[in-house]
Formats: sequence, C-alpha cells, structure tokens
Amino acid sequence: MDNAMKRTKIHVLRQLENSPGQVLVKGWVRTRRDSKEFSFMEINDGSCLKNIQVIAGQDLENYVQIQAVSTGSAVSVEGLLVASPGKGQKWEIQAQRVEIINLAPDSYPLQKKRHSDEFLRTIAHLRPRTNKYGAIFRIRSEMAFAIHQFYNKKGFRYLTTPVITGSDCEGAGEMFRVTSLSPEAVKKSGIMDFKADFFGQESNLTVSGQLSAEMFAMALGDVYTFGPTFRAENSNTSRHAAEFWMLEPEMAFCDLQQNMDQAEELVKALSVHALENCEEDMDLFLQFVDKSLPDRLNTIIHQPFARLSYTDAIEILQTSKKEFEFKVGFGIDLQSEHERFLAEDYFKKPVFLTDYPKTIKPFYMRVNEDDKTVAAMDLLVPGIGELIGGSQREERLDVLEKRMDEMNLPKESYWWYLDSRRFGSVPHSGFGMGFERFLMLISGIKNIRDVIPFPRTVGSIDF
RNA sequence: UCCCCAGUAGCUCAGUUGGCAGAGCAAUUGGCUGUUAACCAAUGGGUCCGCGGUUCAAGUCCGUGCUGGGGAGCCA
Repeated sequence: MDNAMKRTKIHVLRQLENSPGQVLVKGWVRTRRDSKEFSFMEINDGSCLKNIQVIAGQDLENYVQIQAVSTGSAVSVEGLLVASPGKGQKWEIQAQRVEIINLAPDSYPLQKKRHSDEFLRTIAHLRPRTNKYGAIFRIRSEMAFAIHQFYNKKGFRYLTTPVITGSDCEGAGEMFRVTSLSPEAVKKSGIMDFKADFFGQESNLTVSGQLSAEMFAMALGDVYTFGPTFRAENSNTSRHAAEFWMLEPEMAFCDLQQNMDQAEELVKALSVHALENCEEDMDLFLQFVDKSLPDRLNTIIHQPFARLSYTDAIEILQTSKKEFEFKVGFGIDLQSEHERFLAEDYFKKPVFLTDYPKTIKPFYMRVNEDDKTVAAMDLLVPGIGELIGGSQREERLDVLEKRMDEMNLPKESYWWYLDSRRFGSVPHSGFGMGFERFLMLISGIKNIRDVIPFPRTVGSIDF
C-alpha cells in the first residue's frame, strides 16, 4: 500500500464542502451493483451511518476480481472524490485502485435486506455491521461520553466503586458469588469454606455503588459512579439484564427536591445531547424504529416532569375509571400496569413518584415526619417504566440504626457506613439510572438485549 | 419462576377437514443497465426444533423436552 496516503474516514468525507482530490478509504462492502463498464460499491467503515459510493471501472487491473466482491468483504479504495452525478449522494469515489483486503464468502449471514432483531441477536458478533445496530452503538458511546461531560461541567467527581464487594445484603436483588475456591475442593470437603476463600469471607459482584458513593459524597461533595452492575435475578423480560451499566450520582447537602431537579436536568440534557450530536443515527430511530419517538423526546425535553407523592398516585389510581388487574391501596407496591397508566395514560410524560411507604423501601432512605413514608423518588417514563430510583438518605444515626434493627440488618458489617453518620453527617441524596433503559428511551428500541453489545441474561452468555 | 404465542430453505413466512414440501428475498449462472434493498431469466437449496405416541398415512393431532418472543413478578 501507498504509505504516503492517509486514510480518510467516511464521516469526514461526507461532510466535505470541496473535494480534496485524491482520497483513500478503507471499509466493508455493504452492497455492490454492476453496470456496463463499471461496478458500484457501497463502502461503510463504521464511522457513520451512511456509505460512500465507489465507482470501480473496467480499466482497473483487478476488475474481474472486483466484480466478484461480495457483501461483507473488506476493501481499500484509492481514488478521486468527485461530485456524484447520481441521486442520493453528494460525493462518490472514482477508484484508481481497489485492494480486496478480504473476500467474504457467500455464507456471510447479513444480507442486503432487513433482518429481525431476534435473528440478529443470534449473530451478536456481526450485528454492529448493520445500520440499526451500528447506529445504537455509536449513540451508546456518545451517551457515555455525555454523562461524563454533564457531571464534569457541574463539578462532580467521577468515582469508580468496587465491582467485587464484601457486603452480602445490599438488598437490591440476588447477587453473583465471587470465589476462587475450586469446585472440586468444595465437593470434596462438602462446604464452602469462605475463610479459605480469596478474600477470607463471602464476596459478590456489586449490585450498586451507592453505599461507597455516599462515603465519597461526604468527602468530595458531589460524586457519581458509572459502571457495570450485576443482578443474578431470574428475570426474563425485555427490560432486565444480568449485567448492565448504572449511573449513580450522590450529592452532599442535597434534599429530595434538589435530587429530582438533578435527575430531570440530566435526562433532559442527555436527550438534547443525543439529538444534537447523533443527528444522523437518531434520525434512523426517529423515522423508522418508533413513530412515537419524536413526540416522546419532545415532551421529555420541553415539558416539566410530573411530580406527585405515592399517596396521591394511589388516589389517582383508585378514582380512575381504568380497570386494573391488581387492586391498589396504601402500603402496596405499584404494579407495572399502575406505573404505565400514570406515565402513559394519565400524565403522558415522565413522572416522579415520591414518599413511598417505608415498608416497601430499603433501610437507607430518609424517614419522613409522618414516620410512615420515606423520602424516595422513582422516575417512571412512558414505554420503559422505572428509569431512575433514588432517595434522600437517612443522615440521622439513631433513626438509621432503628431502621436497620427493624429490618434485621447486621449493623456491625455496616460499621463504616454508620461512621459517616457519626462524623459530620449531613443531608444528602442520590439516585441510580439504568444506562440501557435510558438508551431504550431515546432510541425506541424495545428490548434491552439490543442496546448492549453482548448481552448477558438468564441462561444466555454466548459471545 | 408463572401465563400466553411461536419454531418449515441462508433470511422472512405460507402450508386448508391429516394425503407428493411452497413463495418472496438471498445464493449460483446468464442477460441488461449511472445504479440506489437495481432490474429480467434460469438453476441449486429441506433432520418441517429434538424425543416419544396416535394413524394405512403426521409439517399438520397428542405428550414431553429444548430454543426464541410477548406479558407478569423482581428491579435500574
């Protein structure tokens, strides 16, 4: 290859106002059509949704081989960038040299037509080469960056909390056990001897970085964690995965209202960021994936989210004419149908529900003056359900210890957590947002498996 | 884990009261052509998800298992 020539990515080429003349592109052939004296090749290099059209003429020395280039093949093309006389594209490349880097056999599974999401899940290693999956994974990348940018601008510090944890009762669901004990040794002795295990005690994959984040909020002020989270729940739905990414901001000197303000600002800012920075990829979803998406995003960005207490929500559900499968009443956790009714039918926009009964919420949430409810907040969004769960944390040592006693939690193993309430305890709040659920919200993709590069779910860990 | 639905060519699907296994797209070959998921023609392509049963005969009916999808629970 000509080392003097530098490769230009297709997203750069497509934005050019004037032709630089000679260009070099490398990518994969999406489709090829023959004409009388030349071949049309559409090349995609993953830098953007769109392809660049290459005109490979019969005067090329390897024209016979070029005519055999199949969908999925990798090529390197050097030629002149010229205005395209055809419709549908501004530029095209008049090839002077086409190097076939790799010829894909006709068994290449991706065809020049629409494939079902279910089929593409069975070839998760190849699906990012399609328009839709290429688009969502570019958006996923951009959104991860946007999260860091959002909090960096606000003066938050990024905190990486442990993936392996020693606490076995964080109460957020079933946990994956981490061990270095060999199955043979365990079978032989008949017991899991945790004292002989790597950490000398039971250890698990994290279900939340919140407790760690609270410690750092008491030191650095405003922090956030953003990383992988693991749940060993046997849940088989389109909204759950065993491994997912969660964003968890934690803020000192912050009450429940300010917590909701933060969450609402975040969701709005990220949505705007997606539309402004992933315009071409977002258009694919706005136009073809979910017809209701433009309205939904417009509502999210421009309308204030609804805010009401759990008690008021129960009132609305009880007085609504809608027939529910499950009865509602104070003290009962809301069912999916209730949450959907509130977000999709009643308010038709994201809804914060606050002040849930303390009996259905974790120990760390701040007990309200009524001693019946806690300063919790869940953000319910149309189409997804719960996107965010958060609370003002219980900063009063005596109240917190009483709650832990009520819930039979071993205070001694939370000694360090309780220390934060002993030494300079202040009101503070935080929340967790499922990153994949947010991606589903802004893309209209209906299954969480389709916004994760290689999803891990019950009974499925291929790739 | 529970409820419902599905599994037929590489992909998407049709297949009637049980009676010879089908279509479109893809692939291959040829034709045509500054084409846009190009077009036209021909050809090849099957463990009808697995196992067991009913029947003269099962893609079709029954049982069971597996896989996938939708919903519920749990949650982010």
